[in-house]
Amino acid sequence: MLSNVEIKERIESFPERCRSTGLKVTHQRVAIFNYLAGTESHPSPDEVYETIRVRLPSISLATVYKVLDQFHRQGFLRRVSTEGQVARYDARMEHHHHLICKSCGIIRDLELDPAGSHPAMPEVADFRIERSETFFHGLCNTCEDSKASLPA
Amino acid sequence: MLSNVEIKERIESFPERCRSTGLKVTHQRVAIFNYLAGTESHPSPDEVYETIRVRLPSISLATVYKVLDQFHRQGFLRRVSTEGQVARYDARMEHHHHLICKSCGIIRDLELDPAGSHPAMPEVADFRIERSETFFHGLCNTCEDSKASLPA
DNA sequence: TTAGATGCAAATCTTTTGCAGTGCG
DNA sequence: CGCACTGCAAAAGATTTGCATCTAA
Repeated sequence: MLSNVEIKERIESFPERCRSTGLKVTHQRVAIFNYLAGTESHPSPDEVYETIRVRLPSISLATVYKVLDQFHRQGFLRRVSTEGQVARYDARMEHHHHLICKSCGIIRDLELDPAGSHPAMPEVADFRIERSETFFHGLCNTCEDSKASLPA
Repeated sequence: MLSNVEIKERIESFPERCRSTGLKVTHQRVAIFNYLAGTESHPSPDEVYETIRVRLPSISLATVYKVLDQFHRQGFLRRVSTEGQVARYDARMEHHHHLICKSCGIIRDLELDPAGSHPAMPEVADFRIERSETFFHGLCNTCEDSKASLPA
């Protein structure tokens, strides 16, 4: 789904994007951004922390929270809304949808043809719609298979 | 949007629904369900608690959490996913969408013509889609108006 | 009568904040 | 060098849990 070229582009343009928004390019920010740019796993702040910590052992969870929040406000990341109580981040900013497995909770990206046009934006009185996001809930194959082999 | 007849039906069938799923019909459960069946405001556990407390002063917040979770697992309520960290509940189980104001956070129900058919369920490899939910983000009229009168 | 439900208090989990010290530009 | 950033520790906010008591059936 994610091409190496796309990932490389995002990572290379990061310092410039920081400068143009007045953010300093710190080791912590680079590490966090690069990790998110290269993954499709929609990690939570804690997962980001545990991953980054391997290479940057002095990083703190508070910094991870602050950086993720800044990136989100700058439009570098999107926050994926879920029913659960932990935030999940996604560095793919292009319009796309999400598949959520009700059993294991994994979140997968979903591309739908005529790019970006699904669903159409409806006209609603008394509300100015700016964007939409659609979640498809169901069962991923892994969970469906393990269910089949573990009869109730 | 919500007709009195619909509300009345939901409230009247509640004891029977409880019995058929093995739940006891307690004052607390009745009060919580009736409140949610009659509102369109998608309240959080704390809002449910503060509202119910007026008539049932001895109820505890922990009970509200437990009851909401049971109702959700029984399919009496849906939990509305939001970016924030508090849960929001909705007793309307029919397929519909939500408008979320990025300024005040209000969640409005949205009905889209050919009932229930928007968006169409796509076919995806390795995933069995069971339902979809779409969130439309933007500005409600109230917030748009107050923005206009408070220039940056 | 009794299994299940409630209320309370304490625990847990997630996120935010204040502040002193650090490092990018 | 200066201001923004980080790390730590403590606080705040949301939710869950354990357990003694109560109550619907």
